[in-house]
Amino acid sequence: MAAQETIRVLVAEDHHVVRQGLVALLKVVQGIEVVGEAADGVEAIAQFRKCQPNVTLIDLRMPRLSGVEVIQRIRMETPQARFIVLTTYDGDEDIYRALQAGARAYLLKGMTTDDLVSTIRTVHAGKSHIPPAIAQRLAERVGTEELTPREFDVLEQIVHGHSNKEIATALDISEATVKTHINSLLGKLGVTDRTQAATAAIQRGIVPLESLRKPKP
Amino acid sequence: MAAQETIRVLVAEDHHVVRQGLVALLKVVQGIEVVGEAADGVEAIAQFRKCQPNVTLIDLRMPRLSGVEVIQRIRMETPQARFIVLTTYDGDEDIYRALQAGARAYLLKGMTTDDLVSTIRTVHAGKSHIPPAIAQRLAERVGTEELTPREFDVLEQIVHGHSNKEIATALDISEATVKTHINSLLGKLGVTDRTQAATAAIQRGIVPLESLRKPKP
DNA sequence: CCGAATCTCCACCCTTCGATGGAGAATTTT
DNA sequence: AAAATTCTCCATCGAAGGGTGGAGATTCGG
Repeated sequence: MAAQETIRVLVAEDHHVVRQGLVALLKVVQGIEVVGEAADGVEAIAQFRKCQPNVTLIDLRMPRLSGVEVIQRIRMETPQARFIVLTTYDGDEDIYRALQAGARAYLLKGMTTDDLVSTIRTVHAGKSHIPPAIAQRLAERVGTEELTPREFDVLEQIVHGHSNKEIATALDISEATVKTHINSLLGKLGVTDRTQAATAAIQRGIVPLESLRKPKP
Repeated sequence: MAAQETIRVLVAEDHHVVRQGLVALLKVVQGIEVVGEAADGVEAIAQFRKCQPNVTLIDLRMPRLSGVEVIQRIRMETPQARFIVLTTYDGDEDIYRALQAGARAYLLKGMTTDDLVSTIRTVHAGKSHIPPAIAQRLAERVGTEELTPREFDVLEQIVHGHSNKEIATALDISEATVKTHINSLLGKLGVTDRTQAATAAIQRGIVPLESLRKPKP
């Protein structure tokens, strides 16, 4: 494998430092060229159209449009587009949704340069590359039922520390109904009480940690 | 301010990509030179001794030795050392401990290049630089009591979703005692039930999210 | 159009949790 | 060494949470 074509890469990542790091790392690599950068989801789509990269490195959490949405939209017009998802924390939901949306690989930001480069090459070659630890977690997720919209509402309230009575008031339903939803979502999450539900929701990224900031002073 | 001496900077950060990004960003800045890099806490101390930087950029979460410990140790032998703390997520505890330990400034990884450069200059000039949002949170923290070791044990168990009975067994105390500790820590955290305690603990970084991975299959 | 599946809702019982009040041991202050 | 503070421990009681079973409403495929 001596003379092969250069892989065109687009870097979509809102953290300046990380984006610069990726660009700097890839600049010294033979056969890979960063042809575009984007700092949010909307920009990512625009840059994709303009640069026509072979592989797109994309952060899941970005302003304006999430990484998952970007992947979905781009794949509607360019189904063969290849994505490598970047994220700091490996929450279950993010992995699942991104891979569902068509991402071929998943990298944590703590990766090594070798990880990065070999993953780009692998994905460009049309193959997928899922780390064992993540593949396992993904497998565990199979068979896990989805939460209904209402159950999700209740879970969100639980994570925010509300009592059943408060939840009932907030959602304008009876307390008994709240309990039913809770019972149902406890089963689906595979936990036995509301505290476990709350930590599971945070850990899996079902309810974002940022939403916890005290909104009632 | 035309001709001023070059600021010598040490970058201590375990994420390769981020470290590379910082170095790349600073490389093009006049008057700032990266004189060393470190990928964990132990290395950070060694590099500090070797490079004698004016300012050290340091991540709080690092292998082997945490950023806070590194700051404490270095300041024992070099009290005038200046630190800028880096972190992805602005948890209360991290901020508090790092500033207690002697850090002069606090930067989120989503910062701009201007933020980075001006903060380095400010800190090198001997001043502190705390973002308003963080200063406010820090102020709120004043008057907040510390958790006792035992209360911390109980809180950790709560976050892991254990019932009072399970906690009693795990810590080898009576269930009634568990309740006392809970009552006490609820007050100190400013919350009203265990679920709020759990989310607060995670959000403030008192109990790390990583510790939630199922450890008993 | 009708059954099947699913979402949403509710009432009852029992367990667990949180509040309160208080006592002995350990640490620090004076 | 005595006093004061703080940590640790415990029992009882009302309130909140979770388990169970079932009913009306909605959506979907045959």
